This record gives sequence, structure tokens and C-alpha cells, in this order.
Amino acid sequence: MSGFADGSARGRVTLQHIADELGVSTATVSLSLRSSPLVAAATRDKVQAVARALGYIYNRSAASLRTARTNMIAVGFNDIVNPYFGELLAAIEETLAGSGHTVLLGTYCDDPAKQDRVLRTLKEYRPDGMIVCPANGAAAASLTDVSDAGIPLVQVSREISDVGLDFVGSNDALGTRTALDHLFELGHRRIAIIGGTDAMSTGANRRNAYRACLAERGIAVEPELMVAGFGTRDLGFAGIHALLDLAEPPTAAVCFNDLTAFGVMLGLRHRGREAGRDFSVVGSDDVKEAELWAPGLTTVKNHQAEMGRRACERLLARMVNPALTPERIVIAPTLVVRGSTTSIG
Amino acid sequence: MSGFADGSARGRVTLQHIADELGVSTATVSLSLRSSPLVAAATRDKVQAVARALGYIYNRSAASLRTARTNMIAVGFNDIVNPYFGELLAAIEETLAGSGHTVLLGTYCDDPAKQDRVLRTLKEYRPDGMIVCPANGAAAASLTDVSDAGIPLVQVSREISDVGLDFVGSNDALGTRTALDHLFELGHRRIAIIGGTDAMSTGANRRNAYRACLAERGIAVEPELMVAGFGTRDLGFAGIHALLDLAEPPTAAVCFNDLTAFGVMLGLRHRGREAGRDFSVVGSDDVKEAELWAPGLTTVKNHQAEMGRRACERLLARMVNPALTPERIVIAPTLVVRGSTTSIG
DNA sequence: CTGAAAGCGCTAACAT
DNA sequence: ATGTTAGCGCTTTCAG
Repeated sequence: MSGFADGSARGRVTLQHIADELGVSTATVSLSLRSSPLVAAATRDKVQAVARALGYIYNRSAASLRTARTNMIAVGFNDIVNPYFGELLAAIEETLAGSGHTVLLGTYCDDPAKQDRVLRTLKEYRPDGMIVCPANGAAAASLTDVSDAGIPLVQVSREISDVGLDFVGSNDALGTRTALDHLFELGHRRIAIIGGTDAMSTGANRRNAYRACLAERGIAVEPELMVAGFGTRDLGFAGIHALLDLAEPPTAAVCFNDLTAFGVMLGLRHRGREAGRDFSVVGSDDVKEAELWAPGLTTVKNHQAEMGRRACERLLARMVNPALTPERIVIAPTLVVRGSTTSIG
Repeated sequence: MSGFADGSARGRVTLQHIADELGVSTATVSLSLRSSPLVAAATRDKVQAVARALGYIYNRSAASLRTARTNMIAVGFNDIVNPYFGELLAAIEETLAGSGHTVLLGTYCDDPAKQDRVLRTLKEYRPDGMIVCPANGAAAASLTDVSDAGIPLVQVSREISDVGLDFVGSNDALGTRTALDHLFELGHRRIAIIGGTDAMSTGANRRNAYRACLAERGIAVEPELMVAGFGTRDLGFAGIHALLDLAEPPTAAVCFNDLTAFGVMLGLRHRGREAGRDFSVVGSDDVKEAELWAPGLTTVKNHQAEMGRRACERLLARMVNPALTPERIVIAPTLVVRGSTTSIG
């Protein structure tokens, strides 16, 4: 046991201690520890041996001050309990570990003001880059404040329009169209859309695609079939209850994400109905749980693991070349048909 | 847009720039920005205004070098895709945000060697504390290396025996006993235990409780009813298949966690059986999905959100007083009975 | 191949 | 109430 009474890590062994021990300079020690070819192999080995013997621990804060690099990547998400973001975060963490980076995490629950506070704090740690999923209603400035501070930033999953920053996400409109086409083919005409708001790109894209898709088929868009809100189980549960109470209830629903779809399926069951029998439900994301449900959830796979990996790749590319033109990397979603959808009647 | 051609954040505005602008010292600026009562209100306001105008960003690396505090808490987990750990991490992140700390994240997939590498890296960032769930088979030294380096450490969920470090987790033995008692009451006698290994405290505690519990009731422990392994869906799926292939299959199973239980339920379905009708399944954790399944999963609630909060509280307490005697904070699990268990015959 | 010296941006004594 | 000074631990010229 060591550590100091004041709780600090002061008094710990530094380059100077190793240097003193061996009668060399700290410069030599520093180079040796990084196995620089500039130092003789014999010296290097002696230094490394002494470092180990003394229990030396590299101090990244000190190095960062000197090099202006931290090897940290900040990740800002709304919520990590949603398995979609859990899977996305896991992919990011794993990819970044491979390039020697460590994740600094902040969350802000779709609250733009909290997002601003969290991003400001993250900025102060001077991460080498940042991966952000913007909060519902977030302003462009909340992200440009980061990139203007010289911190490369990649938006993931959601984007702020015309912000001039990299984005890696799914083709939301295509996903919604694919889901709706599937339902149309099954004979559905009264279809609800549950979850998402027009103040987040994923919500707006999907809701607009819904409006357009219906219009193309000559179906009137009925506002009460568009349940807006965050993609939670509760929204799905409450939403389907309200929809079933309508004079003319829908026969199917596309949901903002799988959690919402789970809520819908549960709500149906509470009303004595069953998804895939009396009603059709399409989710979005294809989280691990989706295929395990009974019935399995028909859903739009958004490839979150690939999304995470590609966001990292893009960020690393921008870190080596900050002059890169911002790019939108859009991954094509794929419909996975399972048991929660069925033909009408 | 700023940022430098070399990608560094060098040349950014520092205390010195603000000081020069106002003709005061950096000390005054530093104090002003932290709203110290030592500096006159008028000065403070001027400094803060100039700081804002110049787009000053506090540099925590520099401050850390001086203060030996980083306000980062490192969190080391095996896996964050498992919703149990997702919920635990979310609770930790949220609690720590409340005390001005930011989470630095590392994962190591139950690989002790990888855990050592990850913890070493995390140590180098000099976090003010660390919350760790040890990997399967991890040695005591992998954790004492951290605390010996003067970094307060709290084990969460799993613990290494006799390591002399704080621990916040569930009463695993009690959980297993409660689950088994429930099954015994329903008339089950041939009960399997699926998941967990003797090289992780949660696994060992539960498997030992299983052995003891059966012995107390005069039931022989049959090794083939004890399926060892990590708590994955795949293990549950493969495990139940193997168990059903036995000459005398069990009528019930307690699972290491809910994921494993989900795998079991799915495996049952593949064999034309249904949990809660032909077989009884008990999970562990009570992740959000557990109650939404059909049938709902009977499971042992391990109160992961509370666990996360209490781990943070303990860590913060140890940060202010490193001399605290290590404590085991054990939360009593509670059985949540749903539809996946039923009486025999 | 190694050493000396400067300095990254900040804070904390200490002095005024 | 503010300034001066030193230094946290490291890396990087620049000399030798």
C-alpha cells in the first residue's frame, strides 16, 4: 500500500527518479521507455528494468501537456441503457482500443442544455477527437463549438443539418420506406408511426419518409396516427393504447426503434391482441433482443456495430488530416422479417 | 474554424492571453475563473467576460499536472453490451456526473491478460478513482497494482476474494437460494444451473449455494446439471439443448443471468417446449427486457442501478479518506416471480 | 549516443 | 486584492 495521506498520487516515481538511480538524464529515460532507436540497447534495457523495479507509472497528463495529445476520444450519447447505443458504444470502444485510444464518456438524456454542459466538460479534457450523437433539438453551435476548438468531431447515428461536420449513420428514409413497403405488401393501409420527433434527424427523416410514402400511394396522412416522442418502451405502450382507442384504429405500426416496438407489443398483449396475429409491428435497429422475442420482431437493421467502427475510422482519418472535406457516410439499412408482421385480415 | 495544421490544439488561448489582455497576472485570472472570493467581484467579472470573448477553454491536463487530480473515474468492465452492465454503467456515469467526475471507460471481455493491459492504461491517465468488475480468473495483483499506485478502487458486481478492497455487489448465494426455494416449492427436484464459472465470485458463490442447497435437501448434485460458462445467450441456448438430451432431463433451471435465461427460453421453444409450461426458468439481474418477455421472466433482481450508485458513493468516500477500512457492501437481491416458472406436472 | 535546458498551462505559496 | 515565483512530469530541440 502506498498513496499519500492527502489522497494525491504525489511523490510517486517519475522519470527523474529513474534517471537519478542510473545517473542518466530524464531525456534518456524518456526515450528509453518509448524504445527510441536513438538510445543504446543496453541503456534502454537498464532503464526499463529500473522503471519496472521502481513501479514507475507513465503520467499521461504530463505527457499531454507537452505533446498536446491525450489519446482520449470523447463520446457523447443521450442514453446508454438503450441497447442500440450500448452496442454502438461497445463497437466504438473496441475499435478505439485497437488504435490506442481510450473512451471518455458523457451522457445527456436528449437535453440540449445538458448536452452543452457535458460537451464543454469533455472539451476541457482535450480529447484528440469526439464522437457525438446530438440531443433532440440540439443547435449546430453546440457541435461547431467543439470542432472550432480544434477537436475533430464525427456525428454518429443522428446529425444536425448543414452543420458541415462528418456524419456516420443509417439511411433513415430508406429504412422507413422499406418497412412501409413491407406492410403495404401485406395489405395494410392504416399504418401508424410511433416515436421520433422532427427535432432529431432520425425522427424527421423517418416521419418525412412516412408522409411522402403515404402520399405517393394516395393515402391521406392522419396526424393522430403519427405519435411523436422519444423512442422508449413507455411511448410504445402508451402510444398503442391511444391508437387502439381511435374510432378507426390502425392495423400496423412502424416504430422509431425496437424498444418502442417492444412497448407496443406489450401494450397489444394488455389489450388482448398479439403482434403478428391481430396487428403488425415493425421495429428499428435490430438489437440483440429483437430476434428472441415471441414473436420475433420484424425490424429495420441499422448495423450499429458497423456504424460505430466506421465512425471511429472516419474520426481517426480526420485526426491525421483535419483538412478533410466533411463527409456523410450513410449505411443502407436492411429489413429483417420475423413474426411480428402479418397480412391483414 | 481554427485548429492547427499539425492537428494539435496548440496556440489556443491560455490564462496568459487573458492576463495580458487585462494587464493582470495569471494567478488572478486562474482565481477569477474559479470565482474565488479572494479576487474582487469587478475583476472577476472582467476576467470571465474576456475569457468568454476569447473562447478560452480550461485545460484539465495542465491543471491535473499541478493538482494531481483529474476528476476522471476509470471504469473497467468486461462487456457493456450485456444490459446488466449497461444499466450499471449508466447509473455510475449519472452518479459521477453529479459530483463533477467524468467516466473513462475500458473493457476486457473476461480476459485477465487484456484486463491487465486495460487497467494499466487506465492507471496512466491518473484517474481519481477506479470502479472495476474483475475478469473471470483475474488475479488479486491486477487490482492491488491499482490501489498500490494510490488510486482508490472499488470492485463492483464481482470481487476477488481476500483482496482487501471495497466491494459493492449482490448477495449471490442468497439469490440462488431464493431462486431454488421458489423452484422447490413448485415441486421441482431435478434443477440445472446454467452459466457462471468457479473463477468469478458471482459464479462460484451461486454454484456453491446450489451445491449446498441441494445437499441440505438430500438431493445429489449431478455434475451434468451444472453447465459452466460465461453468461451469454448462446450458453443458455446450447446448455438447454444438452440438458434436454440427457437420459433424465431436469424440469427447471436457474441461470447465471437474464441473457442466459433468454437463450434457454429460446432453446426450449426450438424443442417445442415453453418456459412456464413444460419447464421452469429463473434468470438473474432483472434487466429491463425481463418483464417484457412472453412469458415474463421470473428472475432474481440484483438492483444494478443501486449497486452502481453505492459503488460511486463508496469510491467518493474513499477518495476523501483513503484510510477507510475496506468494506463489503452487499445488496440483498429479491425474487421477481413472473410467468417463466410453474409447478411441476 | 547522451545531457542540458526550456516549456507545455495551470495552481499554490508567498509576498506585497 | 493582486502579483511573483516556482514547479507539477513530461518531451523536444539543441549541444556535445
